[in-house]
Amino acid sequence: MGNGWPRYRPTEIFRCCKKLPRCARDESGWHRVKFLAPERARFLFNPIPLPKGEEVEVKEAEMAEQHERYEDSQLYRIRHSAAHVMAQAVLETIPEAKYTIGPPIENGFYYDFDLPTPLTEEDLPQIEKRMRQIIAGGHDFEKKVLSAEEARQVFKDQPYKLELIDGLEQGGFDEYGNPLEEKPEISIYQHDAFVDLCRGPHVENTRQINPSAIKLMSVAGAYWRGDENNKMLTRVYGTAWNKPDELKEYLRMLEEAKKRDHRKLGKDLDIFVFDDEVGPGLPLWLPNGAIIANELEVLARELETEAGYQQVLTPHVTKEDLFIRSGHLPYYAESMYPPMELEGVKYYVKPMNCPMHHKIFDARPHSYRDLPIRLAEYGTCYRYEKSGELFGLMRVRSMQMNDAHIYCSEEQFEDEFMGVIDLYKKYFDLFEIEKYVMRLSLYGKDGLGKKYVDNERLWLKTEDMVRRAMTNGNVPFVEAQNEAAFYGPKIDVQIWSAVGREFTLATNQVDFAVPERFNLSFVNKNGEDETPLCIHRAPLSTHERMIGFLLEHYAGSFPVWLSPEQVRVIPITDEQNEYALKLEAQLKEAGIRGRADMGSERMNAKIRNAQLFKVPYMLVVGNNEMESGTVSLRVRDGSQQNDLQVSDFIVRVAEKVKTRSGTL
RNA sequence: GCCACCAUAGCUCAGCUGGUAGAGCAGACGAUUCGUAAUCGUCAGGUCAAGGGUUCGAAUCCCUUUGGUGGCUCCA
Repeated sequence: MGNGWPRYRPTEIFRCCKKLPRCARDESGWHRVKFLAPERARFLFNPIPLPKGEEVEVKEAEMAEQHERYEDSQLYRIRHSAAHVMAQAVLETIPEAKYTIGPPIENGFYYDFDLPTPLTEEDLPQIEKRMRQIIAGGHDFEKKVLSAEEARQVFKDQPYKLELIDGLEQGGFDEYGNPLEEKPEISIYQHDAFVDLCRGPHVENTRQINPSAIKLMSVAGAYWRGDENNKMLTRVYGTAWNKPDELKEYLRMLEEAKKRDHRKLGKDLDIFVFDDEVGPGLPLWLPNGAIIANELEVLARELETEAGYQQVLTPHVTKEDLFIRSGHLPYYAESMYPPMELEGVKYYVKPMNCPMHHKIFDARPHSYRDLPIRLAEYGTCYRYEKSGELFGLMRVRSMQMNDAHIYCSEEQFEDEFMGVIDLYKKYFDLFEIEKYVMRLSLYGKDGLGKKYVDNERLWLKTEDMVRRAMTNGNVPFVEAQNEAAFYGPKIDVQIWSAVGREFTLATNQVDFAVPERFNLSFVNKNGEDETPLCIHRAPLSTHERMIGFLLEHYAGSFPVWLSPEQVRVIPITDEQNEYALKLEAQLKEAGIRGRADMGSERMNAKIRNAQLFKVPYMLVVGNNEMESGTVSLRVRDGSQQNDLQVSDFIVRVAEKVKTRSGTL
């Protein structure tokens, strides 16, 4: 403790961390914590930062308690019960429907159906109306514990329920097909004419659901048991709250989130566009976006040079043989663009930079004295993401990575690995990212030889090295089974944008496999050849995802150093045009991005435009300023400062830029 | 990739049950010269995503394709 990492209460992690492994996920979409060893059960999550000096060690039991608390809440029961009521309404509408599962989730609930005919969102108001009638009926929820045989009788026409009963009876599996530790009892809940296989809990009577605090949100497809090899079911999402006001507030928040959506802001602020003729998932960076990307790159180069990295450059296209050797083709082929053939040789566009970096490492012999060698490249990679997975800038097919590979000996591993984690922290401090979770992604036994390099001994060894490094460094993390890279375990950083959107940003991966496949070696102290370890890392992720995140994080109001336009000069009448142009030139001279607004609108309109464009500083100049050689500064936050010397203003901006300050 | 939905001017959207396109903002031009979030006027802008079909007639109905949205799966 006391190592510089912030300490936080772990109150809401379960509610937000969808990305934890499914085996840890319970019915509510929350996550059990029992898979965490107590000494590792420390989260970096935190709606509420603790007062200075106070330190908290979160115990497994404590977190389980947090978890229980929600499950026992009345709201949880309301949502769970609303799901049943909805299922009843849907089954009345479509009697042939087969029903599957319908748990409460964050903000609401859903129910999955296997329907003979598609359901659309136009059907929702009708179902909602029927739900309100059922609620008004004042039906009691009654629980009954049954034997497996009795349950099969009740659900004899419901194949999905029968499958669930089988799982429960064997005591092996829950409704998601995940292993259970104890053999659960089999119970049903009934209200009105609707009976469901369910462990509860529910409200006592349908009247306890406020009919004005529920709303059906959307229809979506979802695979049975979350497995894409299974049938696609129809999922109806709903939201439910204690009171109508809470529902209203929730809907308002969704509206707010839309305004912060990076796709909208990217359009409004001229950051990037997608063009159908260019292709899906292939963003075009407009000049404003390119400025942000360049600033990030300058930042990364600075920190990386300081940390002893060397820059390298590699081609976009490479012969097939290289990717066969690297293992990308055996393990990663479906994420790669198909090959192009030239003079009888196949070439691939690179999905990652590592094979080329390995070749650079191998281009010269190395002594242990050279290590660690840290090769960095801001290289553009291409991955063939499935069409339905593309999402704005967050998930694209062409991406510029903040990539580097560190080659080191086993003894150096811990220092190097933790050096990368320290780099994360620098970035998070700089961007004021407070809410994140480090996730140690481990291999899965079933994937050996398919998804993962087939060497279990090395997996276990490497995973342990990472675990030890994180524990020694006192960095909180959670573990996720079956989510590693094909060549080794990794630490991914889970973050949440201001919109509440969750995704993986930084990554730090250990590679115990590929250096060997490339015959990489260095001469150790004993004069023997030794294979180095390789750490793949991308603290800033990709330009695309990082900028997408930052757009939402800052709601488009970037700190000065990242703002595409830092200053706008606004002459009040065109009498001051010349003065405004002179100011523009002075700003340019000082390396500040700014321009004078020479349009014919009135000053008020110009201010409004600059404000909507989220320019941090406006310099309003009229006759007074022109005569005294000063400016009137209007800051993006609405504050104002008159009679400011131009030189003072320039010093202020330069200082903000130099320190990459988050304040204006 | 899968399920559902959507696609009208640069942007945001209107166009009822089929009769062959409309507004605001942005843009251009002109007028206005104004003290901290929208000055006025004029003009120009669209093979209604693409292709096929039904029809005397399609932005509107049907099919296919492309792109997007909400999810599922996957992921930096």
